[in-house]
Amino acid sequence: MLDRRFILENQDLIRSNIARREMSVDFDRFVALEDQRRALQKKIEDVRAASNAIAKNRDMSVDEKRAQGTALREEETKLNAEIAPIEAEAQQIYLTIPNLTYEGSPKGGEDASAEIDFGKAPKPEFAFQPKDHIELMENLGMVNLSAAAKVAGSGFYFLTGAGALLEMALVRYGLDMAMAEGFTPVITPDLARDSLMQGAGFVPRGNESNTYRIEDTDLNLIATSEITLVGMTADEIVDTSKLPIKLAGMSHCFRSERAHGSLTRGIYRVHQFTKTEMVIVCLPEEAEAHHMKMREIEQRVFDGLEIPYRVLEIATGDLGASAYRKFDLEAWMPGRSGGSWGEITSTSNCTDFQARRLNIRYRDAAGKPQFAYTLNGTALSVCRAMIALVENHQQADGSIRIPAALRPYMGGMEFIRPK
RNA sequence: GGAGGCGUGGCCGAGUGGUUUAAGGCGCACGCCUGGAAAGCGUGUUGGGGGCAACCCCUCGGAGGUUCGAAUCCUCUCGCCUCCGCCA
Repeated sequence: MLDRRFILENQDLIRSNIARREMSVDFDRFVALEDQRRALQKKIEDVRAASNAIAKNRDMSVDEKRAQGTALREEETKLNAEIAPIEAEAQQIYLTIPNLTYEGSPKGGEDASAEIDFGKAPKPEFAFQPKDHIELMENLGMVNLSAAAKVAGSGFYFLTGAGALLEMALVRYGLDMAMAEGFTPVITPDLARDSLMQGAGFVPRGNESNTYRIEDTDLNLIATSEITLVGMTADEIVDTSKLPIKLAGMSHCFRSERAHGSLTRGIYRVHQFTKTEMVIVCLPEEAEAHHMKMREIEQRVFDGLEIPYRVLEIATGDLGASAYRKFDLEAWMPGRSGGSWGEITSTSNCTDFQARRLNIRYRDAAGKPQFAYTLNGTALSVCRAMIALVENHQQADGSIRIPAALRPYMGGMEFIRPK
């Protein structure tokens, strides 16, 4: 979230920013509620001051104190009842006010995102009709979707044989890339509290929720380890000498959104997948450089896998509420009819928006606590990487070529072949 | 799962209803001292909100409650520790 005071002092900016992001927020209502809230708050504070003065007064008899104090307390109770609903409604709107937006981000919706770079690998040219990842992987005994449907329903999968090995290889390969840039590997809890889900910017309940909640608890299956990694420093004033904090979290990610349409077939949109996510907590002035660095790491990961991709600078209308600026990598997926781009990574600069919600601070040169900046980026998301890998490196005989950079992680294997 | 204990500022720690305006220490900042430093001495230092300011309000894990008045009493809740039970 943004600073309340900043919002009220920059109403035009906030309004145009909401418009730029193509969002609908009842901002006028928020401003009106805040005016009311602040007026009432002032009254409450005055009443408090009066009753504190009485309680501390040593010259007044207890009977006198009791008489005057009781009256003031009743007034305070009344005012509190008045302010509560105003506060609640204002808070609800407050949580929907999005982060500011990078000036250079293209304006518009999803289609307006700008292609700004491409990977080193060219799109593959096949002398045969390329297959999609489902057919390839099923033929090679790498995946079993029907058995998973029986066990857990649509949206789940078994990775088997070389498929299982490939997941582990990809995880370790991606992790090593992040570690080479100073990220600390982290195994995180796969569950997190409601409060943390909300703080990290994921709605744990309600119609828009894309997360799973554990019944009779305040726990949720995490949608990304970003949630738990930023949660590690929540409510802390981090020793400034410890910044930047650079973590690479490996976890299962759980998302309840339903797949639909041919583009989401197979293991493209699933309810559970494995992902290594980079998270950085840093000083404001360093955030931009870290963001560029994470994008570079993501590109290096996929260049190493010899997978063709494009880099998108995400348009304002397609930014999540927390993101100030965001880049996606989209891999070429030739198994889709005619081939098309599919999202494989995403890296966002959340500025201090997420840190304010989570109360992550550091001390500036003057010793004053300030909100840190947080950033996140996908090191490697297994299912998506796997789709891109098998579809781009498929051979005429249905085998899959393992790119050289991944072979050490696959026990030296050069091809995945049918048994 | 059962029994007991404990959560106080960046850190340690005193504090069982009213000068607590949260003692004391560490750390940190500034000053004195010094050729420079260390030590020593002095001053400042929880965090958040409001106000031009004086100053005011909130903040002792969290949420409620009792009271003229709560770190202190009550209820619920979260976390940590010890012992027992169960368990890969």
